[in-house]
Amino acid sequence: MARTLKNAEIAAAFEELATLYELDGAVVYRVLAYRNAAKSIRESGVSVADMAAQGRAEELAGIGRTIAEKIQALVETGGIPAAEKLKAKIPPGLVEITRIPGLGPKRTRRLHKELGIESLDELRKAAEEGRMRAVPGFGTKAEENVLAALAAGADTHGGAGGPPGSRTLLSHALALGLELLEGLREHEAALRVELAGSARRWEETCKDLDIVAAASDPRALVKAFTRLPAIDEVTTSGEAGAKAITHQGLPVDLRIVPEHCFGNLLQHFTGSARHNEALRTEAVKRGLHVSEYGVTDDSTGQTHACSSEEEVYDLLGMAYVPPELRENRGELAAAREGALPALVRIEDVRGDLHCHTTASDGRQSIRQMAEAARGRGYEYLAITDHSATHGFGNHVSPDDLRRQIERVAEVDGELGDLRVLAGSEVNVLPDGSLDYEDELLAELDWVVASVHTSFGMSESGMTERMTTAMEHPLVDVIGHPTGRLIGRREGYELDVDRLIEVAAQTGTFLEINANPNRRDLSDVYARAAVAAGVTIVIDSDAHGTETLANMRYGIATARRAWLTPANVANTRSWAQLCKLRKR
DNA sequence: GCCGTTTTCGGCCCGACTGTTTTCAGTCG
Repeated sequence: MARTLKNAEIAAAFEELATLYELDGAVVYRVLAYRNAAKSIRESGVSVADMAAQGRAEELAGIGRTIAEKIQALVETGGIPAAEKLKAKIPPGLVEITRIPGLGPKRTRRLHKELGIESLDELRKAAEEGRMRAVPGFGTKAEENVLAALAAGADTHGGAGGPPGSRTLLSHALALGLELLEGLREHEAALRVELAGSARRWEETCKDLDIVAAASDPRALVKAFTRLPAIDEVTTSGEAGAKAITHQGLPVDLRIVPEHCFGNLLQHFTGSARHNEALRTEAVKRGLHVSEYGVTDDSTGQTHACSSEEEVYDLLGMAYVPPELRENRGELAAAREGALPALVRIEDVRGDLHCHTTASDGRQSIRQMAEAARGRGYEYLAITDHSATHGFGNHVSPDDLRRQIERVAEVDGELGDLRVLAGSEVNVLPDGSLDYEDELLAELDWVVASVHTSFGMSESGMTERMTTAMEHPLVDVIGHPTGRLIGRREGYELDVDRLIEVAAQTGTFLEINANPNRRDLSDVYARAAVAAGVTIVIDSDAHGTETLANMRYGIATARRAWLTPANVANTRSWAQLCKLRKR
């Protein structure tokens, strides 16, 4: 075996298998079981391939004997026999056809059976020639929709909306969402307006924006919504809300309900779908039915409408679940048992330990960064410019760094109540050694070690490189440990389980880099790291005073990872934090 | 295919919308 399969790769194989079964006409619950398993695999904080090798895959939720065997086959042979058999039987074009809105597996199968359609091209021809309407369940409208979808699909390559299925980075979506909220809240008919969906759960990316509202005059609010400057095109609009697309191509869904059930609507549209599904399944067992309009009690037939989300969870016998936890990762059981963690908050952060100045590729001086940090109420700020090799802006030579240490001390003396720390973001060289001599590193208050070069190393090489860096006594924290850029670049080949294990052994902190493009470690890995006994540092990695505020994305990732203030080093005073580190 | 302090068999969330089939299946979120 050349390389251990990553969780994402195993998950993708089971997603594909689910779709193949679906097109083969399997019962929906079987398909659902494969999709659930894929999600469980993707979100596992430890290597599923390793678990399978140890015969422990069935410990994961949604994975029983059959799927565990298939995982084992995939890991050992590189393929799943059942999938190979189905692929031989089902034309690959059918999978693409199911991506057309309105054409699910059932209708795709019917087109295949009745007209022999096996590809998007054949589908287009059948629609153009008016042959689809001969199939029961299809009419002229279906033909129009197919042609419109195919035309739109051809247009979107590199277009405003991006290819179908593309997702927008949370920071962009949130900026837009807050602008829309502000516009709606200004309107006199607005009673309550909130952001819901994946943006409210602080996911890394969003497919669309969901806004929920209560209004004294719903029609007036809908009208105001469709006229907001950010809105380009209105798809549908009525008294219950509207669907629109912004100028950047991001779809927005506004839903309006009476104020007395606003809590039900907010809970419903905050999702996630999996959280709601599990919540409702559990409620049904207790004779309760949950929808966006209320909670219905079987025994009395009465529906309780809830003006707040707290009431919804209370009616179900649960503690309030913060939106960041609503992913069906164990939060329902914890809420029932009153065992939800007291999640870390932005107010808990007492210092930022990773930022840049004009000495390397930052935009502001030490003093400007320090004053901005003081303005945020921090007790300390570490200045961590890039090190000497492989330039990011100016190289910081060893002599430059000595002068930088002196300047930091000057600013520290002038700023009284803010402790300014001399640090560096030191490159980890391919052999795992660091970019400055130990003697110089020892003069620093704080050392972040990061990989910025030779991304293409093998998994074993990269893991060894990281391990060597963590074994260095002066390395406090590993910066952006996996190196991924959300939606743009996968992380490097790296055994993250091993990274976490060595971090725990050596007492090295692992960073949640709060840059919204990174959020690295991810929520899944950060949760696994803390479970293994690692302490996390949340850093902004700011390159200017304004991006110190990116801290909130790191906090969001930490909350999605179930982290409490105790799990995060920089919720402590500098003196307390120093007691935690290995040096 | 998974799962179980109401089940090892018989369940598996809820509602809106669409187009088309005069009563609803399929799709979507």
